[in-house]
Amino acid sequence: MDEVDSFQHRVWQIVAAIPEGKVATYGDIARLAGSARAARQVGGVLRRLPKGSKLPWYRVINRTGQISLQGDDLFRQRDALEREGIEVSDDGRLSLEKYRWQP
DNA sequence: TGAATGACAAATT
DNA sequence: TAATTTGCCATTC
Repeated sequence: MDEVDSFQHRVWQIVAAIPEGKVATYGDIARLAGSARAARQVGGVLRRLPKGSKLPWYRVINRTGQISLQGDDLFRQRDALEREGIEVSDDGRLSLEKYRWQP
């Protein structure tokens, strides 16, 4: 099914590299993974992530600086971010300029 | 093997 | 300026 060089595997590595207290956009990760236009697939990878995964998936947001998830997951992500010292508004928005991770 | 899907993003209207 | 529509592309059915 997959080689170690699969897109999914690269996404895992990149997401795992996001420092605490910082966030990255789907587009950024796609670009770092080698496919600048595959932002959507980044979300796809995180969506099928096992529940017990240690990957900081909550540090990934969309380009508007807002959480793309909905429902309970939205609140879970918001809490996880605030726990790292990131200020998130009630609707799941934060300051990209302030918290964006730039390697 | 082919069609459908989607945790986005940029271009149009 | 805000709301819709169209492209993108790896993965899933």
